[in-house]
Amino acid sequence: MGVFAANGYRLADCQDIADQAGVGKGTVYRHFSTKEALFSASLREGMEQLREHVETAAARVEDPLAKLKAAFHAYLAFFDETPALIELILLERAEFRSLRTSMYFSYSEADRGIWLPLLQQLKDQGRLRVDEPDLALDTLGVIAFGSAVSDRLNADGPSLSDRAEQLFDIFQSGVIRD
Amino acid sequence: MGVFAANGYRLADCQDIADQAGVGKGTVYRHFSTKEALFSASLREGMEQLREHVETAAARVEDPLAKLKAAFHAYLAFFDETPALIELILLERAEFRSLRTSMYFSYSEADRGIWLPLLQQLKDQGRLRVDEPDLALDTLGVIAFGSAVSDRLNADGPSLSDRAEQLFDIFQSGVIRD
Amino acid sequence: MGVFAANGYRLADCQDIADQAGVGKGTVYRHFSTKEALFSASLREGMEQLREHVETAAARVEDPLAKLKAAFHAYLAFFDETPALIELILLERAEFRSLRTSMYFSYSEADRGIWLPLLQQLKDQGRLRVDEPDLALDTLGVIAFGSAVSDRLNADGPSLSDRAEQLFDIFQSGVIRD
Amino acid sequence: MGVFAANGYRLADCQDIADQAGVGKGTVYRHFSTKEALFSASLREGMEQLREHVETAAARVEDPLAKLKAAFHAYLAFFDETPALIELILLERAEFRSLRTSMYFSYSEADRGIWLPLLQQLKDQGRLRVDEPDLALDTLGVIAFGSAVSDRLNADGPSLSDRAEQLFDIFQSGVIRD
DNA sequence: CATGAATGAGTCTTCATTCAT
DNA sequence: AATGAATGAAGACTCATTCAT
Repeated sequence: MGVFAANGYRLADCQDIADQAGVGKGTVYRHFSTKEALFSASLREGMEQLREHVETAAARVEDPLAKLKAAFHAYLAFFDETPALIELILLERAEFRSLRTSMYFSYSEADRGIWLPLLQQLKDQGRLRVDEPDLALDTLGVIAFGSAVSDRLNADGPSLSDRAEQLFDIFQSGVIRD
Repeated sequence: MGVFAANGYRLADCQDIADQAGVGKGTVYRHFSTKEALFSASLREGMEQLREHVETAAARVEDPLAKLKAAFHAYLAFFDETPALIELILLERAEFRSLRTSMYFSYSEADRGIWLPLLQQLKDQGRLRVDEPDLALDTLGVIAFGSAVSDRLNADGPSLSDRAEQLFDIFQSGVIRD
Repeated sequence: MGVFAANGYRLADCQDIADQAGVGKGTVYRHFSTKEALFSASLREGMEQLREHVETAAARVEDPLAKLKAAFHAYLAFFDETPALIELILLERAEFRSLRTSMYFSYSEADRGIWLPLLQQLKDQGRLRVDEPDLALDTLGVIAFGSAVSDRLNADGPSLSDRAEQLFDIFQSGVIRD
Repeated sequence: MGVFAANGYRLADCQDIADQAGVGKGTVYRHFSTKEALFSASLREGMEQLREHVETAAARVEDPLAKLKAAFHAYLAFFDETPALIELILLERAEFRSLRTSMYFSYSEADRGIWLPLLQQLKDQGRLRVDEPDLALDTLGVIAFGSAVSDRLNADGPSLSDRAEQLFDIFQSGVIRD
């Protein structure tokens, strides 16, 4: 029952969801009181997997910049394999407009505590060109998230992983010489 | 009838749309055979406005880098004033999943012919640090689009225009010293 | 659309109701926001008809006792022809248990103002054997209502109208000699 | 499992019924093949209790009129304490419309054999003012049943027992002098 | 041409009943 | 025997679309 994030999900009939899960419709409602609740659970599970995937990858290296890079690569690789999560994130906005803040951004905000210190370290080491670590982190986040969304909207593009190297390079050094 | 992109729109009741436009429901169907057709028209109109807004801004400056920067600023400023367009772009994906490619990316692709030459110029002038102008352009696009989407998902953030300067600075020079 | 009380109604499918009325399901919902609202409207309409039927009959005679008797006869005759109303009254209790007070009794209460004065008159004329006109009225009400309900629960009984004469006779003079 | 008539019952969830009885849902179905069967059993049990209560009370006195009066009082007192039974009687009509005849009237019919002889006795003793003992009995039944139902539909009324005396008085002697 | 009342396919959700443990 | 998780038929309600006026 925990594999909903795996399939496309979309604006699916509850019947379809049940069929997909190989259970009766009533059984779905035994676990989730509402279609929305089930959706939220799927989205949350996806976010948890993403978080774990990224943090695991980052844990393997020491240097702050290398850590960020590893996290960035892992993030894009995750969405290569689980494009459904991006769909869920977009669906949440489309269907539950009323929600104050998207779950994706709740998670992003919560994870600042992990990544911001890395940029602070870089700053302390005099390696940061820009003044505000906050902004640098946001920009990396925007590049990562924007890439993942773009990838979904544009079926023909190259895989996210293939572009990760070059995206991070531009994040690191910019496009203009000097 | 041409102002649909102006309001929040979302997945509105056809009745609401008609009321909003101050006409009868039947009249809407005289102009658009389908709710989807009406939606597409709204989205297309929004994209045209965005394109014009950005190109007008870029036309005012000469230097290729300055042109890109002006375009970037104009793009974000546009979405500050017309957040509905981002919603439409996301809704298209959410509701019309079956569509091969999103209208946003059709426009992006079509506009490459305008922006890519600028990067090529920069490269020819030896000002480009990265080898592939294509990739540089894509990255700028991802930063711009990612920012606009993020801004929608995260109600509390600063305005897009306020961040445009710093985002472009990082795009230009990166976050790391040397 | 005003004839719902005419048919059996029961715990009908909304589809059945629509079919019965010869309209589409959506049309029903155009007039009544809820199945419950439609039910209430039917019940209310039935009560209004009952009231009018009874008051019209009573208006034709002058003597207070004759008036009461005419009303009693009219009441039972009405339910002979519109047994559906009793069903609605019972259904209201069965289905909308939570409701504070049944519509039937709201109407009864409201109509006290019409009938009680008749009993008071009888009392003033020294024709009333019992002390409390209130109680006499309630008893007549209970006989009338009880007969109508019993008639519904017991399909084989004689028609209400056929028994009206004798019921009122007992109400008037009791069963015991002296 | 025999106490269903005791609680409010209404159209309860089978889950609720099982919980209320302190057993598993499956166990309920071991005893009653159907929710309807269980409902019928509850109703029947209630009717048996009512019958016993009334007959016990009547057995204590000898005179036919006193016997009827005792039975009448007992009947109303029973419903003061067990209003749930009236609900069940009404629910049977509301929910199982198809049933030929209500259980309440099957019992009433069966009990005629007990009460009718009393009225016949009164008639034989020359104490009955009306000609048909049958009708007199029916009228008493209607007053009793009508009172009990009215009491349910009209939460604010006085208790049934409090009115029993006066109701029987009117049944006995009528409201009009001479 | 413009309208909006009518339509009915499509969906979420409930709950009596079953049956593997 | 007892349980309660699983089932899926049934039903209230929505809303894009049509068409008579």
